Amino acid sequence: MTEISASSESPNEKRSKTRIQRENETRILLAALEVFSENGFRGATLDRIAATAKMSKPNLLYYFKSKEEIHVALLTDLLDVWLAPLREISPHGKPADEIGSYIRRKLESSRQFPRESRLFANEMLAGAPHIGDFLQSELKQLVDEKAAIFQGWIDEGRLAPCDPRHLLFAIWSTTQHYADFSVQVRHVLGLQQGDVSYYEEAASMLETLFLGRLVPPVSTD
Amino acid sequence: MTEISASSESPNEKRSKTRIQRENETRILLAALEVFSENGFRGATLDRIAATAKMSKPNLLYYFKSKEEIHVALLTDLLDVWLAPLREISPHGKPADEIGSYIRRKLESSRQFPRESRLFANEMLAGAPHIGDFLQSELKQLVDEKAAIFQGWIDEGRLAPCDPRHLLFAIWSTTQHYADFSVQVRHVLGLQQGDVSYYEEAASMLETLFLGRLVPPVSTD
DNA sequence: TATCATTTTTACCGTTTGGTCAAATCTCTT
DNA sequence: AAGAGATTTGACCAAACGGTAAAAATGATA
Repeated sequence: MTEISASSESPNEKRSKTRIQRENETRILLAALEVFSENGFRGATLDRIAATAKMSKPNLLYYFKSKEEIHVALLTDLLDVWLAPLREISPHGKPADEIGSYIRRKLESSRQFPRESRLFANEMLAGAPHIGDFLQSELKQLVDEKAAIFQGWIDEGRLAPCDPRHLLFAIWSTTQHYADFSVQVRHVLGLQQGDVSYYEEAASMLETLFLGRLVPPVSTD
Repeated sequence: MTEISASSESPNEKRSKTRIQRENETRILLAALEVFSENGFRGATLDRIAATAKMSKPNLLYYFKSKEEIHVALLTDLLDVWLAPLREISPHGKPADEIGSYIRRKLESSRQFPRESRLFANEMLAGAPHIGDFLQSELKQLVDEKAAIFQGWIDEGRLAPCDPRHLLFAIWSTTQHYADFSVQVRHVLGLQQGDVSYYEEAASMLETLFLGRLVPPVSTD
């Protein structure tokens, strides 16, 4: 299984890209995102991607030389998007502000890029065959770094004692849920296909959960 | 796309099952769970399922007459498991107790049935083509019912004001995350392949999150 | 407008896929 | 031990799969 590393495009390793090249690569990547995010790597087919991109299969393979290369290109783009909100967490802000805005950024990311989120989720479910290295190195390193910030706050009594990394898991899961499980969310809420109005309720809920007190402080209740 | 309804088994619609029939159906379902949960419906192949079940493909198709029938059989079994913990929530307990034990049940379910959880997640990511009806009817109804209990607690001031259905989403996502994204969890925590020791930390985190106060009550901080 | 590189298409290849069929084998009952 | 029913297998099929080769069409440039 090929992992992500330095990637090179198909036509003409060096020379700068044509207008047509840029346009078509974008079209392909967009179509591939649609198909991969719904069916995963194995479940996706070049025929479907080509059809979605309104392009013949050989023509598609003129721009990307294999199914895997398209997938890798998508994941590579994705990983930056995925890390960006996390990088912004600063040790200098107030815990509630930093955590609150991180949650808002992640939730906004789910609303804006639901297919990217599902692409990532599919890769996880399949056992992360293409991005295992990324998880172990880049992501782990960044998580360790940010976890240390949280730990600092805990030591100062500004954050409840908890495992910082699991706090991040909780933020990731709750925010990504609205992209990955949007079908379920909509069905349970009785909403239509394209309706994403629940994102405001979600933001409110997550603020209450992570920053407020969900169950009132100790009482005789 | 075939939705789940009254399902009938392949050999002999009526007559009671042979020992061999029971054994082989179990083997097939177990193998199919393995394969479907990793690759989704479209990504799974009968050949892989047959190989995993150590059985020839035609033999497999003697027990289930199509790929879809196996998938439906798995999902049908799954939905009961999925609903069970939710049904147990009672209006008579204390909010913290009910929510706390629901979280523990869900987390335990993730630990015991990670593949079932991933099977469900795959179905969601694909747009729930097989269980759309279930989500809209059975699940929605049960959620509405339990949400009413939560709302009652909120009205009595025993639970922070929040949308009860989104509270359920938060519980589902955080608990299922440990099954669906276990690869990521392990990589970030630096654990080995089969290591599931993080479940205790997870339980502790989720208790703090849902029942405790994560960020200390209003302060000048 | 002639030229050359880029882009697209047509026709195809070998493999994998979901599934069928009839014959062979096994198991259980008598 | 024989017969009937249940189970298993090997040979096969059409369609879908990822991918290739070469010719045809198009675009940019001089």
